[in-house]
Amino acid sequence: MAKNTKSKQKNRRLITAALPYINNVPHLGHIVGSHLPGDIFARYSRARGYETLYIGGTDENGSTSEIAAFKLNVPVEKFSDKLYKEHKKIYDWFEISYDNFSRTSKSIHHETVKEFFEVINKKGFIEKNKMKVFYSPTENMFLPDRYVVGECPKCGYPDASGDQCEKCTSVLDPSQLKNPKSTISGGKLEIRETEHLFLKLDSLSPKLKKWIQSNKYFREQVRSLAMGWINEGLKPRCITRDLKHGVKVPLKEFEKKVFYVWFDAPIGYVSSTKEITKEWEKFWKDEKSEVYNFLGKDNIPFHTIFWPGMVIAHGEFNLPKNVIGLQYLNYEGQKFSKSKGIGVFCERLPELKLEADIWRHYLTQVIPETSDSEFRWKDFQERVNSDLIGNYANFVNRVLNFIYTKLNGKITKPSAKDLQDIDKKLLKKIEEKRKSIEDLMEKAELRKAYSEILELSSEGNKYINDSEPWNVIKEDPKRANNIFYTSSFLLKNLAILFAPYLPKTSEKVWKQLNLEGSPCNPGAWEEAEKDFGKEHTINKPELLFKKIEDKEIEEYKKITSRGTDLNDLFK
RNA sequence: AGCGGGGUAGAGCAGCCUGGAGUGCUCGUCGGGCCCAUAACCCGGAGGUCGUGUGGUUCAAAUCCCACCCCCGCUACCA
Repeated sequence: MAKNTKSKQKNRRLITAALPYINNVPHLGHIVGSHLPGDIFARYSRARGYETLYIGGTDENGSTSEIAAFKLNVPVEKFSDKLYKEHKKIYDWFEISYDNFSRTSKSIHHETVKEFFEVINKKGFIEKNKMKVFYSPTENMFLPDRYVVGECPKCGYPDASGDQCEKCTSVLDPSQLKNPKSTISGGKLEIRETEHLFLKLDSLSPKLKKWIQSNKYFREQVRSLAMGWINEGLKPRCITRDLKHGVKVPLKEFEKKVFYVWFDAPIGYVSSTKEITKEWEKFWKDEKSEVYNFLGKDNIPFHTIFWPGMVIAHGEFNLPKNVIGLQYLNYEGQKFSKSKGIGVFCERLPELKLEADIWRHYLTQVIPETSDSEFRWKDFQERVNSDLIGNYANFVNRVLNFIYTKLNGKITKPSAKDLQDIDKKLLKKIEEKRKSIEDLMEKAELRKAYSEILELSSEGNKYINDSEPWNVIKEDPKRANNIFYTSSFLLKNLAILFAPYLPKTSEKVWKQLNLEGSPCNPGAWEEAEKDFGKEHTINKPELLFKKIEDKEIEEYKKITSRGTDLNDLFK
């Protein structure tokens, strides 16, 4: 008990999921690679009594959305509005519990970025420098290197990209390309020299290094990737772009430029916090607040080097306590690809009539925590039918059903002397498991924690098998009651432990158990230690899930492999 | 080519960081139990020289180090 109060007053948590670009509709890889793990951790944190905010939003600035809109021939604003809605709809469907899901196109964000910039500029961490950039007269805009191809100066290959020729593999500088052209329009490009602003990452390097090395929460991959950057030597990083769309740079000679999207996007975490609470500074600047970032592996350098560098330069914000870099999810041995129809595209999921919790259950088990993982339909079906239904849902049902039909829906608290060894052993197991699950959760080891919970559920099935209440009840109804009082206690614990992963299911179990409140409420974790009192009546049990049949899988596969064509969205 | 990940029972994985008898999970398979539960649940068996080196370190290696082989991903709008 003392432990709980301690953790309660200890900290508050600000949890973020990387802001998705909105140049496309998200697929399962996006869900499993940041939003879902962030959500589980956020839900857990709330349940443990931490004052928690889970923050997200769409990243709408930069060339990506500008070019996507250009290709569709719609105004950027219209494009962004539509895609924001598509994103939001999907995250809501998955029960992602964002406290705020904002947009970097909002004015509050633009203001926040400018303020942030002004502070680090005043502190001397910004410098000016000239840069050569491709300009496309056809599109009337400057183009990032990745939209540029040209003739390789070494082998003459006509479609060499700016950094490397894929034919002869020689490493190139974009300015070496002959006849550079735009990959969007095919139009010819010019090189123009313009002045840009740079963040002096080099001077921040010692502090970054110290922070990375001293952070004991980072997973090995995150640390080694970050240290790789440090060891290579950090260079000043350009933070401005010649684009129309984005946050305008608040300096006289730079009025026509915007901030590079990677400068403004992480500040989106701050502006999104600001948008929902006046007390936002408490979450960002108070030493009792912890920041956790969930993101895909491509984002690791930005969250371990670039953004922390900005934070150090600014001087007032907390550095992340943990940066949880997730690897990628593949699909049946292949890469997700919308154009090839390979993958599961989220906007189709509501059509399948499978609850979000079914997906959350499976996706949790394939969160790419340590290495790339695999979505397989057969695996999906198997994990749902055996773990979720055969193990957990079956335990729920056999307990509640027995109480409802054989004990008149009532359980009575056994006196301590009536507890047998087998009961005590189970109670002890619950206690132990809860502790080890807490430890894993604190380290954001979500997969491991989940399999511990499933194991505890399996213990429940074992307990019932071993104590044979269906026989016992004939001779000793009181003993049968005791068995089910204990089983129900486990059930209640399971509902709480599962709640961050399977929120709707836990609520259903809670209701069937006829308990007050919700296992998803802040602080719900503490309920786990309370029993049902002297006497308790449960509600009529109902089945939680239906097993997935082979032929359903075939159908689902077909439906979900069709991603939305952006052209159709704007017809 | 560079960078990253991986090679553990018929399949898919965990274990490796922090060395301690091949331990575990899901499925399949064989046998048994049970009949409260969604043909669910429980118990037991068979099945592995932990990619290769008759390499190194160690009392002890799946785990640490070295060399080699093989797979996959990224480097190209898409976490």
